[in-house]
Amino acid sequence: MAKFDLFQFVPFRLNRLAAEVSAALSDEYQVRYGLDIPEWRVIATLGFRDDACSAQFISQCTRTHKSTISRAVTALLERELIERVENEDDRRAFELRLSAKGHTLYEELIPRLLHKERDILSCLTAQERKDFAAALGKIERSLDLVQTRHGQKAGAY
Amino acid sequence: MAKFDLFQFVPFRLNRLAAEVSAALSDEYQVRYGLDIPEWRVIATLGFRDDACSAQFISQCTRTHKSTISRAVTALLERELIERVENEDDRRAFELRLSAKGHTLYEELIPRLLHKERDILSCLTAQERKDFAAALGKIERSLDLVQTRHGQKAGAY
DNA sequence: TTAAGATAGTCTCATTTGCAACCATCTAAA
DNA sequence: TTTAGATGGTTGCAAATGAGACTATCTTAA
Repeated sequence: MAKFDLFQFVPFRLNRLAAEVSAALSDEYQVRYGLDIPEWRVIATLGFRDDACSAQFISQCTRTHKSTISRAVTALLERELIERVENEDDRRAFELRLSAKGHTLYEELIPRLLHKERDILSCLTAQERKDFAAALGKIERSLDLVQTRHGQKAGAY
Repeated sequence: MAKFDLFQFVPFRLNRLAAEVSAALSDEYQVRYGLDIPEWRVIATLGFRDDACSAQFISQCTRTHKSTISRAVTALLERELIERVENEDDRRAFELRLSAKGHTLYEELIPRLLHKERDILSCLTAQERKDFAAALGKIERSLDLVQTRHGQKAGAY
């Protein structure tokens, strides 16, 4: 049998790297703004999209369990960082969007996070960064992790 | 402000990808062998190293909390997949190694996992895979995630 | 020696998380 | 219509996890 090297094993490396990178970022949103990871994901998704979206949508595109998103939404509503309005078309669902307060937080937080990301990737050349991102994209697509250009993941919502 | 795109944000993508890849692999070690992630990490580390090692060592190089490793070790001892002997030189620590049974499991499991890994990376060309692994390595080193060639992370153990 | 501090490992506790049951609502087909 | 099944969201519960206290042991230096 080919000798197995855990430290060359990509799934393991991805896990370890993701954990480490998350820890580096959490200084920004956790310590400074008191957001946990699910809460940050809700903020990030809402801030990214101009129009409102449902909890279900956030759950799907961040690959976070719906109960986790539900709890994050509750917490953010209490802190008045997001707003929730009934959906006319479907009264099971709610439309979520950032409040003014939430938008301010978002605008403050984003540059900090982008800066951290740049830091982390600064060990790569511009070309390497590009190739790395492209490789991530290929793997994501092959695992069906991404939406199509119509903003919908095939068959998912 | 430059528009922020969560789906282009590398930390987020790493998290999502790592979760998805882990889920794909867990079919192998979880469903088939009843191992959870920490248990698999212990097995993998012990199988990878020819000589015995301590729980502390496993904890450090897999970046898993020592209490989590401790629980995994207990469970694996109960299932007799690993063995634990006192360390002559340091009676706080134990030497851990795979049992014969554990080694059999390891030998069975590894090819399956390598196959899954190949599947996941099969969307990349050979060159892209090489570059991707190299980029991971660079980031890991810049985050101080890797051991030196002497098997020790600088200053860590 | 002895004492102070570091380290290996275990255990308890609080937090986080996923699962699954549940309710309300929607959709589709009879 | 009515009914069966799907879907959005919430909640209770149990499992997993990390933090940190704790014991035992080791190391270093006075």
